[in-house]
Amino acid sequence: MSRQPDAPGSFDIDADYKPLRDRVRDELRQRIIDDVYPAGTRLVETEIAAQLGVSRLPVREAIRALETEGFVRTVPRRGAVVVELSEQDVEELFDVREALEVLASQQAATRATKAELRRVRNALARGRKALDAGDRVALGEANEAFHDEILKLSHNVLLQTVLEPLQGRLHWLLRQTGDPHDLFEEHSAWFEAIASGSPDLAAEHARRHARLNREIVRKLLAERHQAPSA
Amino acid sequence: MSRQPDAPGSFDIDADYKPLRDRVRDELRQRIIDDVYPAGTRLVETEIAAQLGVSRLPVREAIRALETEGFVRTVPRRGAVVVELSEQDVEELFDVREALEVLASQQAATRATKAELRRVRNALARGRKALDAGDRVALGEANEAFHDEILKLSHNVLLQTVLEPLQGRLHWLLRQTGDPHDLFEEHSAWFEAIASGSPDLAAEHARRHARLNREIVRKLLAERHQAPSA
DNA sequence: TCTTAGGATTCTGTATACCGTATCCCTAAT
DNA sequence: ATTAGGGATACGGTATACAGAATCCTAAGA
Repeated sequence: MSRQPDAPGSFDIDADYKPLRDRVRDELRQRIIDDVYPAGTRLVETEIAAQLGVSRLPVREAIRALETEGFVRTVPRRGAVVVELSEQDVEELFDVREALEVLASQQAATRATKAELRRVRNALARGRKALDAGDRVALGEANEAFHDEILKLSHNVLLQTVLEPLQGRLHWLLRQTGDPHDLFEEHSAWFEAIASGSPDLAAEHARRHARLNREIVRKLLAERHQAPSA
Repeated sequence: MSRQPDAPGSFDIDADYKPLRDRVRDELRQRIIDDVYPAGTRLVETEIAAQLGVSRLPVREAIRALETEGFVRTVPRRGAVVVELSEQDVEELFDVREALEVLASQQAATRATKAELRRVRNALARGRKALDAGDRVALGEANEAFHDEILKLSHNVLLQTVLEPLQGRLHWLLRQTGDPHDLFEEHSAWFEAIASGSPDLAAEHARRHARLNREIVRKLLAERHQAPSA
């Protein structure tokens, strides 16, 4: 009698239950990524609580979570502010990303199953289609999804939990810097290296891809600095 | 009258202020590491709150923090439980640790200043002294401190924030597995590699050290499994 | 006019009380 | 012995209150 007591086959007692704090966190994260809350925005607990129709508590917990994810910085007694990624932050992000994606690739090369590889191939194809269709939003999402898939192939849970927040910030950054790039060839080659089963080859491609990506972002940031007029 | 209103030179408005949630988190983390709360222990909010003389709120936030640090796992609506590190958890911990410490070493080799190197040398000496004195607790702490110092040498803030919680769990694990090992020669060689300024050499030593450490822990865990009688 | 000292305001940090509901545990009936 | 109740417990969340820090505004003074 929790819900739908008459639904015959519904034995989903509450499988998709998600604490309010998590839903609030997801919502706030999305707003940051979508630039609804640009860098520098103060996140005032009472405001957000009122706006989302919840109490302060879930909002506080959500903000704490976003803090550990690196999206906001909180000064004790002053509250949370959406961070501005400095040049150094970006470099560090790429440093760590590279190191961890290399590891993920190596492990993926030896651990991925045929079925998983097939799934990633599909994700690649989606990106290809988005590119052909000129759908930039879908392309960006496909690129992000590809990285997530690679991560899963590693079968390393810790790696995923550590890297995911970093990816989140990277994607955030990439969206700020403009058009998603055509990474199809790049991703494709990288993927094949993993599929080949050679950890060394996979590592090499991961590293190359990470560095290429870094160069792209560096260039975009440099342009943005020269022309700060939006 | 915040504190010592009569102290003449005390213009430290409140520099060392720490929110209650952080102090509760530190306390709980310490209890977990010290095995006051062994794996499997339920952390009941009201109990801890009453015991520490605070309200449930800071306790909740502390538990959330420990969750992201990987010390406890919370099942929605059932509360937090101190985790038991599985064999796979341990392997993953070492995987990620190795990748990140290699990066830290490389960056440390090119970025560490003379003064910093001197400080680390002192930390090493402390470990040496603890070893000679047979002070196992101090030896363990010195080993932990050494890793922290290397991390700082990298001048990579993100690397530190990502790796620190992992180190925490690792140290927790090491304390569970028994005597701290004599890593003086190991650490010393590793340090000199960094001090030499060669990223490649530093990376090589970091990798070697990580793998050696992993082997030690593997062996200890294997022994523990064969003789589960404490 | 610029500076500065108050003073009002805002917001965080924390406490307290309370409700609904999921879970767990114990007991009693079959 | 198994199973169905039926509390007891504890989490998730709401509402409210309040002290103190931070900030902002304003008005008096140099």
